[in-house]
Amino acid sequence: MTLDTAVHTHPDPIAEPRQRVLDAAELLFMERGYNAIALRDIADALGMKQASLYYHFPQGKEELYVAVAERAFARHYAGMAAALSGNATLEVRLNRVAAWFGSQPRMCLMGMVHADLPALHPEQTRSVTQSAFLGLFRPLVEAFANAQAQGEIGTAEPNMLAGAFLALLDALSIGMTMSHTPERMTMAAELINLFLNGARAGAAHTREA
Amino acid sequence: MTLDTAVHTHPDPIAEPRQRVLDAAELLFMERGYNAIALRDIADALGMKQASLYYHFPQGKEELYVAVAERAFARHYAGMAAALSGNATLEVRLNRVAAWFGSQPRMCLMGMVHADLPALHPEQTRSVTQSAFLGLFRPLVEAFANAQAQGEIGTAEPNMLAGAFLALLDALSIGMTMSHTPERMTMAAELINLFLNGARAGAAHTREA
DNA sequence: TTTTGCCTACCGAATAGTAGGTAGAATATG
DNA sequence: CATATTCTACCTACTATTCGGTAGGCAAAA
Repeated sequence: MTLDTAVHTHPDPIAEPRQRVLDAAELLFMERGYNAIALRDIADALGMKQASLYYHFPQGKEELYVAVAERAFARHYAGMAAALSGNATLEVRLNRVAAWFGSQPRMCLMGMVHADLPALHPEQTRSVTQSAFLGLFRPLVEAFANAQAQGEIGTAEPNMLAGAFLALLDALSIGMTMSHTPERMTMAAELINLFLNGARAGAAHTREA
Repeated sequence: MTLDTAVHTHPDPIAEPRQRVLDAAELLFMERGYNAIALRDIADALGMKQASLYYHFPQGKEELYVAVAERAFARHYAGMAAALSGNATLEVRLNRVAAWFGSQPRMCLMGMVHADLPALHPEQTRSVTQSAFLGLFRPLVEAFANAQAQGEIGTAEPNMLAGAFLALLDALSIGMTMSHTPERMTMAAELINLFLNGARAGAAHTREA
């Protein structure tokens, strides 16, 4: 049962080593942040020497980090588009987004923006910020704007809705690592329920506007 | 109008130097994270030499960071209690919490938990985590539990509500540094409105549960 | 005369980054 | 087919810098 039914563009049986480096670097960078990870940590995780990383990323640590971030956001660009597409209700599509996030390496977007991006050179900061905007923020903004146009949600600023939702996804990721009691998608569904219906939903005296 | 109505514990006309060190360290640590700040940066901000910091904090960087975090959370313990006290509606009290946060040095709780705490020794991690729990998390949990008991909000898990609200405060803080368009308290009020009433509030087809 | 609050001067470890070598696979050449 | 060459993907060994941390001195205040 040969599994080389793949296309002629070689499916990388050994996986392109550059991607292997990116994989290891992504795990570490996203887990502890840019400043907490030494190139040696990444090299160790790969079973190679720190200097060898400069073969794949001659510009060094910052280039590697930017490549990691940009690849991750490119993945999210596709994953978010898939999750948010279709005719399903916004609630269903937001749950798909949460599921997509759960399938990806943990990323703390707030921490990244707050601590990692300022450590890069300004142009790299702008580049990564732009990729994050395209991959994560804008898809949500457009989904919310569409949901508003179809009367599915109220008239709140879509940018704010997207930022709030991404913050809740961060909280979900952190909450899962700290208190490991609840199932992840259960927690996600409750957060999305909170996001859509608010904390007042089901309150005794309904002060609904 | 002398404002030294303060207690007999001297109001520190020159400010105890230890507090000055903590002030400078807090600004830097909270702005860029534990790993991004060198003791030299803090010393420079104070106009002193790096080695001199060891006079005030003989155990070094980690002790300084823990002292900074614990003092900040102690302040929040008082500030949150004040903001959440009284008979006002939950909405008013949550807005007071947001105002209180705005009056304090910017802190990215998500980034702190995600990147800074794991860099400390386990016991220090536990100690700071406990202070954060007492100063930020528990007051919110209790406020939400009370609001539930009085039928002001629905029956969602108070822990989740507190985590979600703290995440939204983080998002507010980060959103203000990135897009400086809106007024802070305006933004805060809209986020709290979202938190309480949900994105569906005011939607055309009300699918309220 | 002791304490406070800083200083200078140093140390070892770790860091990002550089220079140059090399085994083996792939590719071109006779 | 055999041989020469290039390319890939690392390696060892090194440098300069920065880091957290230590030791001891010193001036002014208490």
